Amino acid sequence: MEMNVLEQILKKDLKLSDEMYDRFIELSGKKHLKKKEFFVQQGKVCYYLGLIESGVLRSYIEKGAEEFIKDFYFSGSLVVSYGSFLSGEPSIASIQALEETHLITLSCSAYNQLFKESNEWYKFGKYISDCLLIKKCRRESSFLVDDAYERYKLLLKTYPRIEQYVSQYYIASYLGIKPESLSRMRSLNIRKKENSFKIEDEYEKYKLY
Amino acid sequence: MEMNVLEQILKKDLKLSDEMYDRFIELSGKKHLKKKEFFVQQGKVCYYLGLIESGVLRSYIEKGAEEFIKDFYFSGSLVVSYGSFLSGEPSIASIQALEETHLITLSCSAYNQLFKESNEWYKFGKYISDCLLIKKCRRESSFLVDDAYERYKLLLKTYPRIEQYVSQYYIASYLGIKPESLSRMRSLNIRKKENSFKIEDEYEKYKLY
DNA sequence: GAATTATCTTGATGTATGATAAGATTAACT
DNA sequence: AGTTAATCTTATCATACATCAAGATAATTC
Repeated sequence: MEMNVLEQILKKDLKLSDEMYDRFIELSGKKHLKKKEFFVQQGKVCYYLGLIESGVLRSYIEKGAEEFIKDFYFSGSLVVSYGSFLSGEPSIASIQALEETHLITLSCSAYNQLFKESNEWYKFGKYISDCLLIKKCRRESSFLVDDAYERYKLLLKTYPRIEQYVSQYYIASYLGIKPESLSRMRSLNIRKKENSFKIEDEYEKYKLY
Repeated sequence: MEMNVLEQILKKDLKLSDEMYDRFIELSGKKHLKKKEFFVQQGKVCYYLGLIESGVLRSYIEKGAEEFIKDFYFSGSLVVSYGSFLSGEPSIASIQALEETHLITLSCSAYNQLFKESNEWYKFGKYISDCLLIKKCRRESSFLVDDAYERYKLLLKTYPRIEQYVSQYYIASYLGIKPESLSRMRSLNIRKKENSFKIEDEYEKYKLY
């Protein structure tokens, strides 16, 4: 059975009915972003939840003259500035397409409309939040226990082809270091001791939406 | 109207009925932890969600000989090793009482039972996940854009009296540095430039459950 | 309350990453 | 294709934090 990303989530993962899926389709929209276009800009409200059909995005915080990359988003992932989407407050981050990107979108008013129509939609709300949370928990552990090089290896393991889409400048920023340091690390890495033993990952089975 | 933490969440924040609140009470339990007792241990499954009535806890990851503190939990907070609680897999972290602690607990079987009884309980599930997520997002930003001293100031701002309950050793670990470095930072801090300009915080209004 | 243990401070030195700058490689533009 | 612009590498030096070690202070235990 051929399923798109959305069917996969709503029907297979959440076991929502065909009727609910259809209702979602009615309320949802599509968005197309060209390279460097914004899904949301820092300081503005994030009115949409996005599900990536194709493309790549990054979220980042601008502070002074610097950009700090919070996350990358690939095909099949959820993308949203969640705090802003929920609260209607300005987003603390920008989300920008790094490649031509196609999204299924759900506005926050449509999102809230769903909750009014059936409490079963909270299942979807919880799912969104759970997916985002799992992603953040991984990142927290990584910042806490790993050094920059281990974070780099984890990133490559999570997104094996990321370096095809994302410049080293952005990857360094995501890791919390400067691009020159990443370059240095990579050139020295082959000799590096590989004695880091892996933390059991209770999140392993969660998708990285 | 006098409300306990649980009533506050279920009735006021989530607007669940008195009947649902009563049902929650039926299914929930209480737990008492003495200082240094564990809420959950790394490698074991986290079978309970906790809501702190009084006390202080920490969660941490043990890696090799080192401990890395993920979080602190105070009165009114939710406490759980969420990935393990959801999945039934071993927890990647331990959660330990730092003071005598009293909790309201909900087992994962009770939690799932609630979902079976009414989809409205997913509102609660989403709430839990949202609270945890907001906390993680703050921490992510802090690791990404702030240096250790700024993270320290943020921690003190978030939990003004934390130093009364938590040793510097633990605070340093939470910040991702060594206690000696924290000590040094504190002794030098008064001279420090206070030019860090604040990121607009879209999460400001969320509680830190 | 003395002894023991935990916690905190301070100093000397090492290491990883930052800052700056120059050159090399690759991609984008006209 | 040739020019411009973006990206990556490498080198030197600066800084933040780590490591190791010794003492000082405070908390716990007997």
